[in-house]
Amino acid sequence: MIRRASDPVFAPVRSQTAFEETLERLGTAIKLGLLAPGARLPPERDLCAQMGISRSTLRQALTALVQSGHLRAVRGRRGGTFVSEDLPPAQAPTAEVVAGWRDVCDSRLATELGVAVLACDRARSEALAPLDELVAAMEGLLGDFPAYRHADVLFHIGLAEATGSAPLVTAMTESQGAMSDLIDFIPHPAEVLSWSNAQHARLLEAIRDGDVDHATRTITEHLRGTEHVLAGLLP
Amino acid sequence: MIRRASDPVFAPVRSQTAFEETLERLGTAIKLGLLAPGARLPPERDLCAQMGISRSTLRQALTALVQSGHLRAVRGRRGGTFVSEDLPPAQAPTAEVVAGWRDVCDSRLATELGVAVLACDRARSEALAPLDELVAAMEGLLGDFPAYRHADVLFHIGLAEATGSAPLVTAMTESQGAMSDLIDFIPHPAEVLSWSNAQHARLLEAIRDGDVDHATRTITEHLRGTEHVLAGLLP
DNA sequence: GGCTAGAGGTGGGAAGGTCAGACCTTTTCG
DNA sequence: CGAAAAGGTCTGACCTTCCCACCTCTAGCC
Repeated sequence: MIRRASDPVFAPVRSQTAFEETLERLGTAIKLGLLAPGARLPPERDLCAQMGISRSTLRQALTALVQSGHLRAVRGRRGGTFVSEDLPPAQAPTAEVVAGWRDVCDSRLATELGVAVLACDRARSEALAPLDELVAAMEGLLGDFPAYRHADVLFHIGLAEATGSAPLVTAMTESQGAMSDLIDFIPHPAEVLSWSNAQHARLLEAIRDGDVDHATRTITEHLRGTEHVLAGLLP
Repeated sequence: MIRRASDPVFAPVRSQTAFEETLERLGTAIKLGLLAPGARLPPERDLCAQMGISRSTLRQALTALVQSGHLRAVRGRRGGTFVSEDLPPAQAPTAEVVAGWRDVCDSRLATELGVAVLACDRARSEALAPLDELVAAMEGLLGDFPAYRHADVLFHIGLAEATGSAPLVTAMTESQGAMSDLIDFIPHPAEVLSWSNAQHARLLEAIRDGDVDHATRTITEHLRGTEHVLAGLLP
């Protein structure tokens, strides 16, 4: 037992640098649509203070994103750094991302379960109202996967925000980013999306009723669906 | 919505250095008893390769732990680095740890829920047998909180291992480390521990039956107990 | 037209973290 | 005694991060 328990203790240490973490955070925020196309980022001098890094480090990340076409930098007064209006096409998932898809799903399951349970006794109905609207809007997007997926991301992150737990919001954002790398490349027929969205509605209902069992069952099924699709299409 | 969603995107970036992460990992492993007193660590040259860092970086961490009294270094053939037989007393939690206790509990809830649900359909009974023994052993430790707590940590991490998900084992280890900073300093009467251990047994039973609802309810109650104690004692 | 404010753009140097490797010291075993 | 195995020490190179001073561009105002 002790022997096996020290395995993870001695596992490889790989700390992201500040540059890598910044690039990752901004990049996924753009890809997930958390930063809408055309949106203007805060001035570099403000942003680096906000993120607690030096301006040069921030600029390394911004420059990389400008070169990859995700951002557009405009000089002069009324200038700024803007999210590109037409984003570059998503890249196919790397081999290592594909290899770790089960781990990604497991971590996501934990986050979603935690959010669902906490939402049951913390979420205020004011916070849930916008999520109802999202679900309704998604009904009209069943034929447009990118738009549906964008709303889907906002739904899951919005739910995490409704719990009031900052670490869970962060975890959810990371999960959604990791999932997008996988699922943006697999087919999603309208019927599947429709069924998936019905689960969103059921989940909200369960949360409103404070019905923890129903909420956990619903979210588990919801994720199981994605998992089965991935299991079928990835080796 | 977009406005609020970018809050976490621009949150402070704080990348741990390799040294800090190594120190943290080894330190908590020792404090949690994952590395038993008297245990010998692998030789530095092997360990640094295993952890993917240079020997100098590893030695920074080891030196710090030797100076704090957690490790003991012995030179010469048949030498090595050993976990101290009598560890230094635990430090009282810092103000920032106390301030973030609710976040710690929320993250832990997510991890424990994920583990419980995954264990229900993945855990093999061979993997659960040692956990039964732990629960039985803990019945005899109700009057000795440090010993009970050690077994408790092994139980929760062991359950995570039974899911076969490496990220959940890591998350669970981190959670337990963070929790120990909080709960090692509050009173735990034998009755509370007894009730807590009964929940361990019920949880194992639910997992064996593949009863997800029962498992999630049990683990939620189990954590709720700790949370209420903390809520009562911390500001 | 020219000036100014506010935005991004550039370069250099200081400080510190990380690494690879060679080498030293201590201890034990054959 | 000498080889082996462990921790202990040192050095030089490289990368990251940070801070600072200064430059360039553009909209809007006089």
